[in-house]
Amino acid sequence: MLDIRLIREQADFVKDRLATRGVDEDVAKIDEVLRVDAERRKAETALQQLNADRKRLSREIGGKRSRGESSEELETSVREIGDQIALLNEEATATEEQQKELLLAIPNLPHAAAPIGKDPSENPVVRSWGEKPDLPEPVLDHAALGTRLKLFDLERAAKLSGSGFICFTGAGAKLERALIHFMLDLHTREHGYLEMSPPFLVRRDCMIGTTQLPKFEEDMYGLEENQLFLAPTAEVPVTNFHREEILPASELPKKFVAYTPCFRREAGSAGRETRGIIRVHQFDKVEMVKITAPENSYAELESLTANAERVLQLLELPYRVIELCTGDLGFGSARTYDIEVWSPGQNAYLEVSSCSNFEDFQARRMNLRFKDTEGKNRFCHTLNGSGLALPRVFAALIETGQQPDGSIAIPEKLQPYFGAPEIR
RNA sequence: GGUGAGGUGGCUGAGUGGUCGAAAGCAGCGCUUUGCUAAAGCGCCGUACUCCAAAAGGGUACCGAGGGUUCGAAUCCCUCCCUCACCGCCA
Repeated sequence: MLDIRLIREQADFVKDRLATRGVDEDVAKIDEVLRVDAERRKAETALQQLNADRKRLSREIGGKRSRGESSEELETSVREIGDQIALLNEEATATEEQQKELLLAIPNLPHAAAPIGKDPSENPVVRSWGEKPDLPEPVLDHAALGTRLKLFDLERAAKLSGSGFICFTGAGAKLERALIHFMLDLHTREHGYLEMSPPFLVRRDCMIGTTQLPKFEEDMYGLEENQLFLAPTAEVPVTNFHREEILPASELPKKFVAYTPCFRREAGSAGRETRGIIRVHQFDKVEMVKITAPENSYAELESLTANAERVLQLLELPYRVIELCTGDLGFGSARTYDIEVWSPGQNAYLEVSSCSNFEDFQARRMNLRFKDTEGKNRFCHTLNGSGLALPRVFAALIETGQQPDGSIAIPEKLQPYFGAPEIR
């Protein structure tokens, strides 16, 4: 959520920044929110005046009564004021809600350093790591490998839950577990994150806090008449962990890591990347979340991204880091790096992590603040990044590890977790 | 699922219809005294919104949330949420 004061005081700046996202309707919302804001304040000011009158007169009534004097005239006029208040109160509440609704629908301002562009084709490559492997022909993709070695069973998973679900089996299930364990250990032991194991079902307010709602409700799985939602990412429960709190500055930055399954409807994605396990309705992910002071959030974004990259380096999987241009930036993000692993089977890079700084956009929605050294309450900055999303790492790993004899080599660092040097 | 108790400021805790944004204590900040510490005394010490060009200074709202009763609600009534205790059920 943007700061209404910033919009009021620097409307042109806000519009210019918003325009870099390339969505005219969003820019138009600024004028709308300004109009509603003026209305709201007008109603509120009038209401406050009436409340002040009522308060003063009511006290007078109290005084008269205790002295045994008649207060009937006063009571009549206060009753009239009460009627006016009821009327005006409705107006004030309505405009306030309207304003809130509008503010919740306006995306974050891209950071000044975010590259300007209209779609993913304009995302610059920031850096690359590793050499693409020279694999013996024919190169099999993960779906073929998985079927041949019985690592997962998509047909039978469909019997359970429909298309878009994975059932890992045997060595595949073990590999999945090994990867999760490996990632959690890396981030807790070497990168200083606190491990969390949060609920997978979260309340509506939390989904609003991290910007999944209200705009993207059709992509979410809801329960109990949509008062609870299956979290599409651990970002939701973990970032909201401290919602509505004022944290001591000395406790920042907070660094959390959590493994959770992630649930996504992927509405409108039918037919896209449907082969194998690249795009599914439920997948495992290890997620990192940071809550920081504003001054440090961009330095923390760099280290967060480096922490995610480290996973691929240790797994010896080539990858590249791209930065999202303004037109491709997520709704709440000011700046985002995507990490894409090389998939020999797809002959393409696959997104396995998205590391974003939301600045105070989420914090404002969840009222997450900290007390600075001067004792002032200020909004925190929040960040998150996958570290990493499992199925695509799984796919890249088995594709990259395929051997001429049909077996799959397990990266050295993962072997202690997997318990064997290869799958065959 | 059932029954009971309860949700007040950073914390503890008083307040059961009027001048209560809320006693008192603790913690915190400032000053005085002091060689330092301690102790003592005095003062300050919530948040949000809003008015004013701004500062100074006003105003309104907030005692879990939302509604209601009333001239007036932290206080009375209703609904919901949450916490705790016990019972039932259960991985």
